[in-house]
Amino acid sequence: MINITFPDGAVRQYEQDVTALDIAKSISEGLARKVLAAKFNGQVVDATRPITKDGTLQLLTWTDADGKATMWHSSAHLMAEALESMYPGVKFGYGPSLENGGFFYDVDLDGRQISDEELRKLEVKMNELAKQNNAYLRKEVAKADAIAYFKEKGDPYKLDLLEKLEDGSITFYTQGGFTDLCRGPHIPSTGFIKAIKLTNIAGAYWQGNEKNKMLTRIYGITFPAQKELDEYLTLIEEAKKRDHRKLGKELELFAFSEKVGLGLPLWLPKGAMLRERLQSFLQKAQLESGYLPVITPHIGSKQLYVTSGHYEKYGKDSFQPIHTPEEGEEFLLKPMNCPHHCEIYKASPKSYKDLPVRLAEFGTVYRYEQHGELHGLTRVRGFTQDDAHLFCRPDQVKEEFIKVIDLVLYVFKSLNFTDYTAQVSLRDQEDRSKYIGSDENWERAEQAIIEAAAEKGLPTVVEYGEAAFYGPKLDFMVKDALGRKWQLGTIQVDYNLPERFELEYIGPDNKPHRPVMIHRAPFGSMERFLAVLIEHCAGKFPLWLTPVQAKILPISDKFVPYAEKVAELLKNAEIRAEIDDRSEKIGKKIREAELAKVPYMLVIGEKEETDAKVAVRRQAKGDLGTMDIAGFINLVQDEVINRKPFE
RNA sequence: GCUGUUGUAGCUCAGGGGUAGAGCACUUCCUUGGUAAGGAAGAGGUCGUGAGUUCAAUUCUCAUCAACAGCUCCA
Repeated sequence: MINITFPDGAVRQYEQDVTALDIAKSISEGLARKVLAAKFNGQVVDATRPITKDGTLQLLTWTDADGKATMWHSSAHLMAEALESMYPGVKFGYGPSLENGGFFYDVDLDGRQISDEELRKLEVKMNELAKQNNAYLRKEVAKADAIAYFKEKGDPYKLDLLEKLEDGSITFYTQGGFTDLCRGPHIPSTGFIKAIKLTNIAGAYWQGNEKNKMLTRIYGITFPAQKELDEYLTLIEEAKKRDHRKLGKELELFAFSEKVGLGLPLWLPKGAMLRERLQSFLQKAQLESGYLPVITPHIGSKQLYVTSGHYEKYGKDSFQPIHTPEEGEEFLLKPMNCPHHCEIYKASPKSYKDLPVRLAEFGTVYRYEQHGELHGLTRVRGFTQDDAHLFCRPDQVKEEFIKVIDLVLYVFKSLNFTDYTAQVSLRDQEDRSKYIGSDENWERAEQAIIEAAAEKGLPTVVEYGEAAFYGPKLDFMVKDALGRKWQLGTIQVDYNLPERFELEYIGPDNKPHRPVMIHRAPFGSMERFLAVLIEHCAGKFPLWLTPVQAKILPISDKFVPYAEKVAELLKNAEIRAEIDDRSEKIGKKIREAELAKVPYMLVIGEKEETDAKVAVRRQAKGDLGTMDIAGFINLVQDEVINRKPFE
């Protein structure tokens, strides 16, 4: 008998070689029908794998991320089976599940193109095979036998993969007539897959190396019920509607011009208004938190970046140096603000009593991003960071971290981002040689970050080996209204730049000491953040940010003078309003204001003029009835002061 | 940068070897209308750019640029 501990702490006894599926059955048949895999002692395994020793067991279903991943991985095998039956001789590369949902398989179709129609046929075939409810069977194979199998089959990619595997650790999985080299785990049988959608086809190099052959990558996603597939498809549609590139054009926020150059966004008046409001919001919060605004030029001597080390590392990926006409001195468009800020720190001697020094700048930087990487506002070549650098003593790192976390959370709360996690990136525990800075300082900083995150009650994920060579960091991963994850704010400790720039402060011992530098940006980049914000709120910005808060709509030309009077009163109350004074019918004016997502529409006609009132209409909600102008101003101001979200 | 798809009016898109079309937007006129599109007329395009094939190219071919999807990259 063996002892199995469940997540709730309960311990039960089972026969040796019991499977997770057996255990599920012993609890309830309903549960057994949902178990996709199991986590035994922290490792995800087949639910059908015999358990030989004591341990903790968690049954994984569709509600668990690992359960989903297992099913998608198994779906990739199902697609491979369908592919093999439809295109005999197809060779298989790599077919994993994807973190953001779904799976793909890289296949070599010998130059054959797959049409959309064929993709639909492939789906039909997959459904057929899924209904056969074939079990996924695991088999341990000797390396020589595995090589023989794929030689016989003629699959060079699998042989390639096999080369790197050690004898004794090789397993095959077979379902129906398809056998694949695979570590697993898999779901018990294909019948768990009830709804299938193959989403798109793309090229991908074998092993991600562009010197290798380009394979056909087929993407798909599966679900345990048709309803969930439908919901997924609705979500995709909604994401398309919210695409910031589309909304940016429709709402006249920003534009691109080939003449200006790739990846260089042009902010139109409405977009600029939005961005400036966002910027002044953060500026105000930063002033209150003791930041000192600074301003630095857009270019810097090449020597500055040689000193910082960035020239060596990224020089080739930057815009090439520009030169002074006479002396031929080299300058770079600044790819980051920190070297400039280091020089500001050095402009005057510092005492330990001066620290921390918090230098903040909305600094525009230019980076040469690869052509194929440019994407709307999320990946551009010129962008503005809401940058700040905190220079502090090693013992102040934790306190500063807490303050930054407070600021970031205040920003998120104000913009209605309620779902976030902190990703803490620490050193590789195996190899510490690749990091700069003393062991003691790293230890201290890593501890400080972990403690700060814990004290603030942040949901935290710790990633070892993800730290930059110059220091540990904390990144904020935010989920938007559609549940998509974005990396927004970042806080990074840096031991490298203080060293390179020989930054110092005089300690109580009257000796020079090296300060610690913290880089931080709650938005990251204004461009990217606005892109995320646009998609998060579907272009319906909260009233305090939105470029046009109210549109005044006179019923006919006769009421334009009264409309102007109303506009004047709103302007005095710092409400951003525009008049639609065209000779159009009220229905049309309302329609256009609705489509422009203007939060408030003020309909003005004879009744309103006589009573000195306005008829208020709320976007997407409809008529709110008439109120006097002071009443409307109160309504708006209340919404603005409390930073209410749009709805 | 690599692979694939696309490029026609300000926007969304149709068309197709014989030098172009719709809807919306725009301009003018009529209309002054009470909560999501009033009517009429008009203007607007070297069909991304360059070359080739052809009697003839916006249409076919090649190159190039850009956008999109994916890969690789991201201080």
